[in-house]
Amino acid sequence: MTTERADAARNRAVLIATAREMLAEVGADKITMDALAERSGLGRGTVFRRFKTRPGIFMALLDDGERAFQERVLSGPPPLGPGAEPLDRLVAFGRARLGFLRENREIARAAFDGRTPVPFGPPTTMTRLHIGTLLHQAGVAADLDILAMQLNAALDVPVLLYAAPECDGRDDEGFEERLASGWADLVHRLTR
Amino acid sequence: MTTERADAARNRAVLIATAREMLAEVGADKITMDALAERSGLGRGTVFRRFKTRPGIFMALLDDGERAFQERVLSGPPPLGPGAEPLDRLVAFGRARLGFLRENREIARAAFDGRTPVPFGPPTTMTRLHIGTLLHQAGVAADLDILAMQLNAALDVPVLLYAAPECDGRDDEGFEERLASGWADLVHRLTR
DNA sequence: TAAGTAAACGGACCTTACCCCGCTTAGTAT
DNA sequence: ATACTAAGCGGGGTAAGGTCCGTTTACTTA
Repeated sequence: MTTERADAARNRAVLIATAREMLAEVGADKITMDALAERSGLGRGTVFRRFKTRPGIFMALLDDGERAFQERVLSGPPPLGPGAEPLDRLVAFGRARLGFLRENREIARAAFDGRTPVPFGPPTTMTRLHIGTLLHQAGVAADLDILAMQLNAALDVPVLLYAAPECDGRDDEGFEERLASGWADLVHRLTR
Repeated sequence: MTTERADAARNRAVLIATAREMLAEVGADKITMDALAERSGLGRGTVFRRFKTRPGIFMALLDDGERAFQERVLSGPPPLGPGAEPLDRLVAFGRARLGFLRENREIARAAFDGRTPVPFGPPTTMTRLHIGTLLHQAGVAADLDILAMQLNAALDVPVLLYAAPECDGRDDEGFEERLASGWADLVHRLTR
C-alpha cells in the first residue's frame, strides 16, 4: 500500500463516522454490515473491502482511540507521560489503561473474534513494548517480552472478559478501583 | 433441570463424540452445526437445544478436559497436586495450565465469542480460586481475588490470543518454555 | 491531455448460525 | 397398564457474514 486512494479514504471516514453514530444510537451488536452500508450510502462490498470482517470495523474504531491514548503516554504530562520515575509511570499506565478499556469496552469486545487469528494482538504491541521498556528502566532483569505480555494480559482481560456483564451495576466503580490498586500492588511487588 | 432425560443424555454424548471426531479430521472451523447434526444423525434443532450456540459446543468440549485437569490438580501427585509447598504448586500449576491450554488451543479459541458475555469466564473460576488459595497459603497479603484474576489472565491470554497463529512453527516449543519460566519468575518475584 | 492500470465500488449469491413451532417420546402418577 | 405432561426432537425459515466478479473511477505516464 503506497497511499490510500482519495475516494477510499473518504469512504473509510464516512463508514467510521456512521459506525460511531450507530454505536451511540443502537449499540454495537445491532451494527450489521448491511445496515452500516446502507446508512453510509455505500455498497456492501465496500464495507467488507475496508474492514475485511465485522470485528474489523471495531478494530478500526478502537484504533482511533488507541492512537489518542498512545499520544498521552508518549508525550503527555507525567506521570503517565515521560518525566516521572519508571515505576510511577508504570502504575499510572495501568490505571490509565484500565480506564481506557472500560470506556471502550463495548467496542473492544466487539473487536474480538475467535475465528481469525490474534484478535487484538497488533493493537497491544505498543502497550507491551511500553511496559517492557518501563520495566527495563526500572531495573527489572527478566525475559521482558514475556513479562510484558503477561502484565498486559493482566490489564486487558479483567475488564474485557471476566467483568464485562455485571459492569452496569454500581460495583463497577469499586471493581475498577480494585483492579487499579491491584495493578499498583503487582508492579511494586515485582520490582522489589 | 432436575435430571437430564435419558435420550437427551445419549444424544449429548453422541454429539460430543462426533464433534471430537470431526475436530480431529477436519479442524474446528469446519465444524458447522449442520454438518455436526447430520453426521450425528440428529436434527439441527437438537444441536442448538443442547449447546445453545456454536461456541457452546466447544465450551462443552473444553469442559470435559477441564474436569480431568482439575482432577490432577485437586488429587493428583505433587507438586501439581496437594502435598508440596504452595509456591512449588503454583509454579507447577502454571506450567501444567500452559500445557493444557496449548493442547486445547483450537477448542478454546473456538469457544470464544465476542457477542455473548463472558466467553470462558465460569470455566476459569476454579483456576482463579486455586491460584488465590495457593497465594494465601504462601503468605501473600493482597487483594487475592484480583491478583488471582490477573495471574490467571497471564496464563490464558498468551497462549490463546497473542501467540496463537505462529504456533505451527518450530518456535512453539521454545515459546511455551519461555512462558513457563516467565511464570515461575513472576510467581517468585511476587512472593519475595 | 489521453491512454493505461491498478484499485475501489456494488450488489448478486452463497453459507451458516440461530429461531420457531408442530410433532414425538420418555418419565410419572393413578 | 394407561393417560398425562413436560421435555426433547426435527426441519423449514430468516437474517447476517463473507465471497466473487463485472463495472467504474481515481491516479500515472508518455
